[in-house]
Amino acid sequence: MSASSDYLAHLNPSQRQAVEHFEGPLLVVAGAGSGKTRALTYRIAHLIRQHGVDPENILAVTFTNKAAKEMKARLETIFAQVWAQQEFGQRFELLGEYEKTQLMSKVYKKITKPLWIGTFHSLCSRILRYDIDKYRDERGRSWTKKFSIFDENDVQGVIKNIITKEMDLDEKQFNPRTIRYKISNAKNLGHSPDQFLKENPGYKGRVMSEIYQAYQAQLVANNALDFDDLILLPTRLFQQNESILGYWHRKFNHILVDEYQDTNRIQYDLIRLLSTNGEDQPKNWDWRGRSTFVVGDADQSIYSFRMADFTILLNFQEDFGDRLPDAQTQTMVKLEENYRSRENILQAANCLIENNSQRIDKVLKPTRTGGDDIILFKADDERDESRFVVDKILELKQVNPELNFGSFAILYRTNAQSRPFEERLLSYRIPYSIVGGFKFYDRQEIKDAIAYLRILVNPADTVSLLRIINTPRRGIGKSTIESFVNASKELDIPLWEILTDETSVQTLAGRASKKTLQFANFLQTIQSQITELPASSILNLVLEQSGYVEELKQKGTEEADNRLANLAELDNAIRQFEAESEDPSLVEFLASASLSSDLDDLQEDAEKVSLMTLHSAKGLEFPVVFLVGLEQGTCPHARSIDDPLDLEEERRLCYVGITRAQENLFLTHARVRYVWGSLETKVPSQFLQELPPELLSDPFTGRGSSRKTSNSSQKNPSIAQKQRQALKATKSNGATSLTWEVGDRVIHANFGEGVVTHIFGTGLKVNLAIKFPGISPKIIDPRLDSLRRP
DNA sequence: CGTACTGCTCGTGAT
DNA sequence: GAGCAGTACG
Repeated sequence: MSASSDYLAHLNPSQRQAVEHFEGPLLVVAGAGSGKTRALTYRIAHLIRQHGVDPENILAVTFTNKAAKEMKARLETIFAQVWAQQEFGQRFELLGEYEKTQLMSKVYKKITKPLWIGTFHSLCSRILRYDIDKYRDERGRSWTKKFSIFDENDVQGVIKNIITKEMDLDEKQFNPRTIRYKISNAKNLGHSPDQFLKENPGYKGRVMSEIYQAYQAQLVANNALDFDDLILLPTRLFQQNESILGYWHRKFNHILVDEYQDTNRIQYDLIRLLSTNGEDQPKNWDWRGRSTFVVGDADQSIYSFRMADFTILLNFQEDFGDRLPDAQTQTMVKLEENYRSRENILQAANCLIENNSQRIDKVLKPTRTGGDDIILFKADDERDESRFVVDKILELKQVNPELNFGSFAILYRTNAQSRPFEERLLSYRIPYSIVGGFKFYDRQEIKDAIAYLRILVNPADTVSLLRIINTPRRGIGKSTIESFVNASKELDIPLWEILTDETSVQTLAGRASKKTLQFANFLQTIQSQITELPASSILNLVLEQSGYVEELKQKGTEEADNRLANLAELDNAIRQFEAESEDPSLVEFLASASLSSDLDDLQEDAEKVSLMTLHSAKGLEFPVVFLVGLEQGTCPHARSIDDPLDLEEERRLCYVGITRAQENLFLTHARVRYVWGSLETKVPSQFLQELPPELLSDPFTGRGSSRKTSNSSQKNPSIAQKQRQALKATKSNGATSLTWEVGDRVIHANFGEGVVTHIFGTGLKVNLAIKFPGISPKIIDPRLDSLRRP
């Protein structure tokens, strides 16, 4: 039996179709828990084994670094097994230690190392390390390969500085946070400052586009990029340089994108350019030996705040596909069988998501029947809620020996909700790990150390230089720094060039000039060694010679000891990076540090209770899930409650939470909760009323607990009830008796006049994709949204 | 020049 | 509750 038919045997027919697809485009609509990661991994293995594709010609985009790491690990397992059979005629486990090591290093060298697997951000930063110097922005400016990646804090700082210092604007009228958000959105749509001005006319728009302009100038001056640029620049570069695009297009014959529903415009443009070589006419596309394979689920689209746009997924058939109806298409596969959750959990999930109007009709089909009731717990307050959850964890673990602490996840809408759970877990001495919130790389001492490293690699990085110029204190004070900064602005050269010029320093600094020159000298000395010494040695040189460690040691406080421990942790991280990475340079370490998230080192086998937001939980699964804080204003979040489309995204978020559970699901809400220090009375989440009451039971009586809520909601009908009423109304006025056709003109109460571009489903269950002028296409259920003919 | 204190504002999600 | 700007004081 060949090993390849062996792995194909583990797939259902749809998964198999996805895995065996070779050339051309394919959309895989993959519901939660339908085995899409398996399909993606096996597809890569199949391309290499069956079609002889060279791993270096495969590009796979994952949503997190963790997913990338896991996919690589799975591929290594597959190939280790296959080659063990081929070369030794045995299962891998039965080989001797030496053979195992030899084989694994061969698998790494031949398979996972040459593969390009990672997030959009990490893959793009890799492309930029090759080609960024060939890029020119709209004003002809350029970057070097040593560019820094500014994190959100750096960016906020720069923008705030521009608003308050450079442009002397009122911070209240021009909120740095809001403007940062608008600039990010503009970049994700591919808009330059000039285009931004066109989109935002009037006084405010003009000022904001000036801020955007100034911000770009700062990035260029610092030889730095923000997160959005990491994707925007390669896309622009490909648009402006045919031969560079040609190179990457020819390199990446097979492109795979996971979580396609959460891609945004620029990411789509990038994938399209790489797939089509910038050729607009589908008839000119040459798919021989090439494929573009995307996997996603519109019902799990939860990143619209990052400009993700799931209509990109809905449009795949139009953009790349054969545009045939579902039954005949060769360019779409649906994975609807769910292998993760018990039947009743799936029923609840299906029932909830049906309340959304913007979706492709898709029902998760259970493969695992039965299961315990879903428990709905009404807590008095957040402390009562945390007590219930933690008690339940202990109880379940005791009753069921198969469960360990790692089997449990507590999921919430916002990071701020974690505290009561942390406190209680701590007091019960239960191990837990918390994802999100305050990251390792956000700590002050880590950011200081990173700033030192960044200035060594990229001397133009003035933001980093300013961070550490007087940290630890070395007598270079505010006014001295100010005169340096003014001079560098005046001459339009990086601050670093002033500091390394003895005459300039002596002229500008007076008393502090000796200290300044010492500082500049010490950095220059280390800088001359960065190509010779390993990154970890550079870090240690910097920490010792800057006096940073010395200062902390002298303080001797508990806090200082903590910081020293964190710096030791950073040293570990660098050493580990050196051991694992194919390019262990300092530049690469800095890039990986910028792009890391703490989800990346969440281990499933760590026997720790997981705490995280619903966003972070995407793609994960747990035997037991607690979905907490299900109250109006918390989940759905207060900022989304008034906008119907935002509310649908909140519902998808809740859906993502429910579908994480394999065996048991607990839903909790509190009667009152402290919000920003004051007590607020909370109303149960409307999503609770959208779940079938017969599936929910009370943790103590075991009986349906939601009867009361659904009765009392008669006067104040839930959204579901309202929609049922709306459905009746449209039926009686005969709107659904109309049959829809592509090209029909319609009038929608909110969006105005539009044209039907697609029809999803048949019979009563029909959704329409409608293009309204000036906005992205909408998927609309004609039974729920009132549509008129013109 | 550096630090400690006060008072003010702000508050979703994250690569 | 935290982070930040402004201010008073050593």
